Amino acid sequence: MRPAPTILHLDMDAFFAAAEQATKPSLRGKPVVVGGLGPRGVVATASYEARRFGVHSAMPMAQARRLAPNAAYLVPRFSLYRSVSDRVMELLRELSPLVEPLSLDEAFVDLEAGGCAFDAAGARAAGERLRADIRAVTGLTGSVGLAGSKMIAKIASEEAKPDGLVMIAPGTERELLGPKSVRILPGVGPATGEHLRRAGMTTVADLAAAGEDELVRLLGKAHGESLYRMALGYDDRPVVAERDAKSVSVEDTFDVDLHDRVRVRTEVERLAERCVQRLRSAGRSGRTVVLKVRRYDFSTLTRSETLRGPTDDPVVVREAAARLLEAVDTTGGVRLLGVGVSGLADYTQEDLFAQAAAEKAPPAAPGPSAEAAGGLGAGKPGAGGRALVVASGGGTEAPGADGPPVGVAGAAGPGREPPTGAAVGAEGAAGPGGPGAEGGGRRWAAGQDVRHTEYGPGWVQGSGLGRVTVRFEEPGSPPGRVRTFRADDPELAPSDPLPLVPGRSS
DNA sequence: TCTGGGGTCCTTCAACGT
DNA sequence: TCTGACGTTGAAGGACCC
Repeated sequence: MRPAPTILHLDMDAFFAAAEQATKPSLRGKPVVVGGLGPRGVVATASYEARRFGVHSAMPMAQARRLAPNAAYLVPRFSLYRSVSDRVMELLRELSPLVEPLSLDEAFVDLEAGGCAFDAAGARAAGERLRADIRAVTGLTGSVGLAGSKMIAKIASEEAKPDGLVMIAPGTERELLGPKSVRILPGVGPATGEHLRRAGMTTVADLAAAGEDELVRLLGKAHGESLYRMALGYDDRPVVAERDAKSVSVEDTFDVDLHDRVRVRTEVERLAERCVQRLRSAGRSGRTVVLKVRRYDFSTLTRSETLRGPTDDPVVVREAAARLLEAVDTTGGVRLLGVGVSGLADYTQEDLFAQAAAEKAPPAAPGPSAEAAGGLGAGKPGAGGRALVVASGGGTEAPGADGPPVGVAGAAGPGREPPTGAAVGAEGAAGPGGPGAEGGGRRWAAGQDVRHTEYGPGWVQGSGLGRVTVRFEEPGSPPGRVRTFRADDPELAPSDPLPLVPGRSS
């Protein structure tokens, strides 16, 4: 047993909602719900005021609105949360070089590696200092858990919420965990919880008493063994600073189910393009393309295809996704579509092919093979090969004539698309229904930052019927007043989020 | 009253190579 | 040459997490 707690877990309190309240003074002390506002949206975060009405994350928005009809409902602004998160992570790194972010609002810190946890008092002091710094720099509160392991530190920060600090002395883990529900252990969700309950185990002490063999029999080797160790309070998972992503994916849930097969296909192609954009802006490529389809009855299926080598070519990914779609029955309607790429690498197969081709062959002749220059190996067997990169399964033929690529820029070389510019305003505001497809008048999303040439900075409180209502206030100001404009008022424009604490731009 | 989006890891099964 | 054992890889699905 270690003498002093060496792991710190930080969890920001109701992070998205708190950030919204900090930037919108009129919402402080009021119920705020952040999440998808469409008919199928769910709650991402509810402020503590909203939680009192029973609203919690992952709840359908429609249900939240019934429980808390007077709450403010806002769309998430990830660029704002990311900038706040970056500041918080900086503070954590001042504590120790070993910081493991779990999400925008949560992280583990290995205090031992930072040399600031020689004893319990030192660890507590570091935790309290961190909380004060976070408040000073961001205006937000975070809760801190201190313990000898990640699992216990996380449980401690949960107990510290909101705005507190809890330290668990090493050696006392088992008595702390024993009476608690199995659901507090990481990896025990609804399904495993129910499984265990049917076997007569509801508390952590029940798991410890059952023994390792019984848990392995019930849940399988990996899960059973790890759960048994956790039940004894034993968790030696290290804090890992850098983790490479293993997959990249994008998905959209549609406001109404898609029935038209052609529409389904164009949506899959759009998702493939978006996925590749994300892949490229991360500087990665991938070898396995995955198509995800959620049907009208919420049943979900995935189909995947592994290529001969990693790619970041939109044409290759798009065509693979389209092939996978061919094998899926969509009658009855499609609720969600997703395209992902896994088996990530830092290079692409095309790079190698292009390099080899450049070394030994003159440039492609004009004419039909202009298409090849556009990206595909244009049916020349043996040439390039990246047009037909199917490694197994699928019985796929060379693309040949069926799908001339549309306006494809060469994947290799300098012509890469830059990452999409910093998103302004409310990301995610435009639903899958067709961003940019608005006919007349602009679309404004609730919560979106705007600026008026006369009244200055504000945020969209609501919109509809060709009107948009804006509240003019900013982080340091008192609650502001509301004005309504025509939705296409030329004096009103989307703007970037303002810094949370005045004078501290991030 | 329904159930987002972006991930990770594990399990099972089948195919394949040695 | 046939057969079994075994490891690896890929595909699909499920559970879980924030």
